[in-house]
Amino acid sequence: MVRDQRKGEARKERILEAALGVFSRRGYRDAAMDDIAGESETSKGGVYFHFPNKQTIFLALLDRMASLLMRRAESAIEAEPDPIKRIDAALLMVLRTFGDHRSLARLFLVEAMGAGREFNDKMLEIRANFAGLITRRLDEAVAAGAIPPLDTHLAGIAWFGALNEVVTHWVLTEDPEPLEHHYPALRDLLRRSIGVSGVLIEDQPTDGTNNGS
Amino acid sequence: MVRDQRKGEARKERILEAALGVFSRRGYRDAAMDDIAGESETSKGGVYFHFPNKQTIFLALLDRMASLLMRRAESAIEAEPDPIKRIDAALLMVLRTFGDHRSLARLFLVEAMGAGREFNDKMLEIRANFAGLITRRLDEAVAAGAIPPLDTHLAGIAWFGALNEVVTHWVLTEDPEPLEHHYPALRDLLRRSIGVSGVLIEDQPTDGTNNGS
DNA sequence: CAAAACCGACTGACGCGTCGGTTGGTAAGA
DNA sequence: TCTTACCAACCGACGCGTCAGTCGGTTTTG
Repeated sequence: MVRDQRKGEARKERILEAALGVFSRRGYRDAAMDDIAGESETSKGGVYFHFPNKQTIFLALLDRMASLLMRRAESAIEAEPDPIKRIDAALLMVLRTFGDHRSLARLFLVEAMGAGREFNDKMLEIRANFAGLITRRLDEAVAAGAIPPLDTHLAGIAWFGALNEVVTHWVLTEDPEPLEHHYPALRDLLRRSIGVSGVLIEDQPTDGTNNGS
Repeated sequence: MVRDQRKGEARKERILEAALGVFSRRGYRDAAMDDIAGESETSKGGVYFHFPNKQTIFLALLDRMASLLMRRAESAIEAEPDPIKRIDAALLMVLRTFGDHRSLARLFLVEAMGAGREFNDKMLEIRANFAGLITRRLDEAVAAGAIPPLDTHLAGIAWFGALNEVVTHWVLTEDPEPLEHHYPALRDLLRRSIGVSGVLIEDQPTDGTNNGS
């Protein structure tokens, strides 16, 4: 019983993993169900036993990835008390997550666009969630008096776009340079955009060690 | 003779216009050559007389749109002497151009992504061009001492992304609010991000009114 | 053994690109 | 002037490959 669930779930999981690979390699349209079946070491029938259609698989992947990212970002945020550092931490977290999962990033940022009208709603929802996450933190920072008031809604969208583009750029080139390397410059740029004075040198205490310099 | 050329070109033009409409409405993959033929009031054969295949039509549209945008932005830039205002002018120009051509924007920002691996090179080139345009102006401003030094390359990418996202957001919603309305907030955000002190109150001369604040 | 899970050959729809044929116009011959 | 030859531009039915999704049959499991 539990065993059954387990096995069923494991197979379903294999299919999802295979689908992630195929989708991010071939793109949504060019990914054939036969490819997914082959890569997950099942069969077309097996895939269709677990999922009603191709679209559902893609949507499931999007959902899962979005919530993974959101969760990670949120937990990075909660670990920091200072509103500005919270934002920095979330930024770094996202860069790291994408940096470790190029195919995930590709699926999410490249293939999901233009995959078809049917996905626009979901994409819109995901974008809204992320932009909203940023907007909320900015509002928080404004409320705390850490930054001057501004159009946080637009800023959320613009920030999301900026981050998006940096990652996309990294995905579309065979750029061997790790994504994380862009963190300091991007952080500074974003900080300035909301009126954080200068680059704030006072954040050594984060780790116990007393670094020089 | 000349007449013939004219007619041939006119037809080709009709096909391109129709293709723009169909692609932006249906997306690249779902756009059928029959649709384009129908909408341009020709026939499939007629279309294939002027273009070797579907891909070429799409690429031609992308190219044309990219150079239109670039030209407009550049000319807006040349009309302004001050390096900061140049950037503002280009931003406004781009917002206006997209604002007047939703389907163009859709084609450019939504459908062109994920249209297929074959288009990645072209998209990368276009992105690089735009980001490069921004980077160049930023370098200019840095050289002129109008802003402090910064990673202009990353800034170019991030700015492009921010702009991109704001427009995309506008494209994907049935948001009736004109795109141009976002100009002031976006301008201020971008200005601050590169360390332009405050919001620079000294540009009222544009319109006679003396804003309060 | 019954049900759940799985298999893979098959079907049906769809759309790109092709190709034989048509047309409207121009120019060469008579 | 009329007729014949020619040609670029145009037409649209169809060939053909490609998949998403189906279904009857088989294996696994409890």
